[in-house]
Amino acid sequence: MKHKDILNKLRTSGLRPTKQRVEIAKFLFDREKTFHFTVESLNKLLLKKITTKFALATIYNTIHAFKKAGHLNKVEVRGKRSYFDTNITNHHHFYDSDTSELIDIDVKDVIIQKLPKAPNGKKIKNVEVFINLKN
Amino acid sequence: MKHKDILNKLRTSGLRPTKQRVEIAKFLFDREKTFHFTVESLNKLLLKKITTKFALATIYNTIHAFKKAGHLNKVEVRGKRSYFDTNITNHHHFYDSDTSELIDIDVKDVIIQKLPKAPNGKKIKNVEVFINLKN
DNA sequence: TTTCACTTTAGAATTATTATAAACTAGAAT
DNA sequence: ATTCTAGTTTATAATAATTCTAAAGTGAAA
Repeated sequence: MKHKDILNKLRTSGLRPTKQRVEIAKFLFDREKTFHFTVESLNKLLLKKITTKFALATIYNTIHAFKKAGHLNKVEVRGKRSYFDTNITNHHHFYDSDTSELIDIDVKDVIIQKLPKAPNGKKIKNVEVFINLKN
Repeated sequence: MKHKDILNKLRTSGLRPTKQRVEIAKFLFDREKTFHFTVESLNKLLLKKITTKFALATIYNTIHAFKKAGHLNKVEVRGKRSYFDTNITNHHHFYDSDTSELIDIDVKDVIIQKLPKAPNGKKIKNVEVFINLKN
């Protein structure tokens, strides 16, 4: 993803392309594979690049703005901190509690044959399958 | 569940039947249906009964002891606080984010036809299906 | 270039949970 | 029954993730 595309991505999302946002967007979206991170891990990774100064709150702000704009998925897992996922298609997860690692599962790899119907007045928004791993 | 049974349940779990534990155990397990709660909601409900004085820490301690003994399931949901579930059989959940309510789904009501295999060296511990609801 | 709404920032505030250390207590030993 | 002790409870402090706040900074429209 080129610099121009990043700027465009931000602008079309109604986000002013500030230095911080551009840096974070490049870091997150300029990659082949899907990327899972927590605010803490992202902060550490960004610190190594030092190109721009980031307050922790800015990372929170930016991540939430990206989330709101639909560029990130929030994945809440057992435990305290939230994970974010650059894969915004509908998908499922393996979770390895030993390493606290999330691994994407393509929707195609999970086929659900039977689901209960939603309680009265409610509809199903989405179905998340969470596969916990052990050794 | 009679008083004696509660005492027994505690003792066989290696938990000394203190006033607090007995009260909490009665409140949690002396009911027909499965019961979902957070530490906060449980605390509020117990406060209404005032029979015994409970420190918040005691509720945490007790709930964790019950969890450890296998009398409660911990269900971690999007958001901050953890839910506990008196249904300790394997099962799935509806989650209604409007009301922050969890609803049990029997394992029989979800049939999964296809699952990916676990990453190398890992095994599947369990599969949780989480159905998010909307109106 | 000026202006201003949107952003960033540092630090304080909040919230859920865990840790601590002193006071308490169930039940075994005397 | 009384004493003893390890397991518990308690109030409070500590921790950790996240959100809030208010002041300073900055894109970009005019």
